[in-house]
Amino acid sequence: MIRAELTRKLESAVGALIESGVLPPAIYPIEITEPRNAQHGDFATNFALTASKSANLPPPKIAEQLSELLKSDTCFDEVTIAGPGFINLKLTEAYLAEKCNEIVDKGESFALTDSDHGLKINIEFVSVNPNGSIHVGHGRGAAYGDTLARVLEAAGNRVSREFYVNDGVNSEQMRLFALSVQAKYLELIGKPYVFPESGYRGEDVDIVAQKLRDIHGDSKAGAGIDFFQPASQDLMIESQKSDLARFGVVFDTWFSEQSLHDAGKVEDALKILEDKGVADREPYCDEIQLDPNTKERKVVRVPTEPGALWLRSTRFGDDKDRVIIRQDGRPTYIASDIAYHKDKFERGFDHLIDVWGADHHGYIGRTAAAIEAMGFDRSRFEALIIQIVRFLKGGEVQRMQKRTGESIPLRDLMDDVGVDVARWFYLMRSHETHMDFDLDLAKEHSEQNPVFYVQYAHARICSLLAKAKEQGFEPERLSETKFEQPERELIKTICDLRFEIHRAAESRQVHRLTTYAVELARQYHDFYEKCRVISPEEPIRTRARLTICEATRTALRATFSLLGVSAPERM
RNA sequence: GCCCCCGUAGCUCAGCGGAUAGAGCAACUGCCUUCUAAGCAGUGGGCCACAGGUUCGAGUCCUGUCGGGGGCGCCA
Repeated sequence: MIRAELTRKLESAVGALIESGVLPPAIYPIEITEPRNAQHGDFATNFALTASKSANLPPPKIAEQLSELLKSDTCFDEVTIAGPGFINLKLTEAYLAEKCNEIVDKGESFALTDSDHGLKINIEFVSVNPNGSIHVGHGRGAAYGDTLARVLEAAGNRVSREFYVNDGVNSEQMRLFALSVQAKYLELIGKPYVFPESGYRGEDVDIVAQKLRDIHGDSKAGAGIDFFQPASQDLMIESQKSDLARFGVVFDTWFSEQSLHDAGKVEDALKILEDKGVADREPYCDEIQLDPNTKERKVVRVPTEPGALWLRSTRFGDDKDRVIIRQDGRPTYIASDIAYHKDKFERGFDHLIDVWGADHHGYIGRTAAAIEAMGFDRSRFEALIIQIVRFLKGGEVQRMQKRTGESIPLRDLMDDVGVDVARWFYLMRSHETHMDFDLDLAKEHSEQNPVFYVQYAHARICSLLAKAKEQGFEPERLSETKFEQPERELIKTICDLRFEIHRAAESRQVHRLTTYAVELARQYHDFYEKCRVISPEEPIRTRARLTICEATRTALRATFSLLGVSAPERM
């Protein structure tokens, strides 16, 4: 909120300089930065340096003119020129006090932006096949997608969270899973069974089979795949839903892949592609190859077996053409994906975000190509890749293989370290970097997790405000106050939340908010040590500092709710 | 071979093209008769992988090299 106001003030000052002929008319980028050294002031701008070239004036000259204008603004205590042409800005106490009051008045919503002008965004994430539990490898995408959705909402967009269920009846994986469940079920009721070759091992199959027996007794002894496939799928989806809900992730839509086939939407989409001439059954595949000598990219035509329907995605920037319908007539996953994205656009979303695991990065090109081939603007589609998390147990990398049952369920992690620690851990690092998660260390040191550091600041404030109330002190509006440095820094950081949310939303880097939260907590702890809050002999100061505490608590709560972690009042 | 990600303190990692590169953990030294010590203050620890380039200015952008991780099916 402060930064936005400062930007406006600078813009109008620059406008005035252009008006008076000091600066030639041009588009000048305005940037507000924070000096590393607090002695330089509260904020700074490098405007004189960046504008120097296009204005054809030396930076100090511009800085001088601009600072003269800014000095007339009552919100600045000091405007100084430093170094090669930075303008350092120091805010008045009254201005900071007013900002702090605003936050206490508005409550947690102070950081939110109205959604009137935002986009309607669909964000699809997790989308784990219904043949196993959500495991710790999926946790990152779940935490990331959910928090990104919250952050985008806070930044003023309308966001719909979607889980795409790969429930196609032709899915080989689902068929094998169902056969495994069937075998396990027959074993449980003491009937002869054959466990499918390379079938699914692991507790998911056991649990599902057990549940089916609990529900149906042995009445399904003679049932076939037609029963076991949908039945085990439904149970698995319910289990995924409840694990995710416990993790704080609730979807608006669970979208069934099969529903696209049933409604004929896959056929429709393919017909459109054929009509547009971007899909055909000619027996060739175009590929882009790199000439080893000239380093030039060229299209190479490779003959193929006839019969398949090809998407000519190479024309839209993909590496090679892709099969949509196999020789045997069965559609590939690309077919339903095309229909699915078309359906999302037709549901009225301005922007589509797909959150995918790193193993899917190769699909960005073909999906974007397919979307463009369908006639949609590819810039409205965005695939975000979450890098791999490696889990270490006893110093060894844990494999996450559903079929062998080697994976660690997310619910086990929640049992071991709790939802707050788990979510925080996933969210504290950029989604595009690799992470190693040592499970032994996480259990041992879970009380040293940064999330506790931040939550502790919140609990401290709650306790302090309660104690003050007992003694008859409540926060009230700040008026003329002399701030000490820790108070100043704290208020500025609180006011930064709105800005941080927008930056996180625009860059999709939601981990910035965990960094922000740690910084806010650090400053509160610093303030707590240096500025005694409750002192009965100084009632005015006591109330003022309580107001700062209240504003801090507000900012912490707002941040916690974006990250999906709890705000404990006691620790 | 091609594609994606990473390389910053002993470890795990933050770091918006700006001023003296940070945090947590680990190590060491202090601080509870006053608001929660899950805290605070301090010490040690860095050729920001390397080499070029762009820029008034590069840990940050571009190119290349080296090293690490992952991915490249008419599987989903």
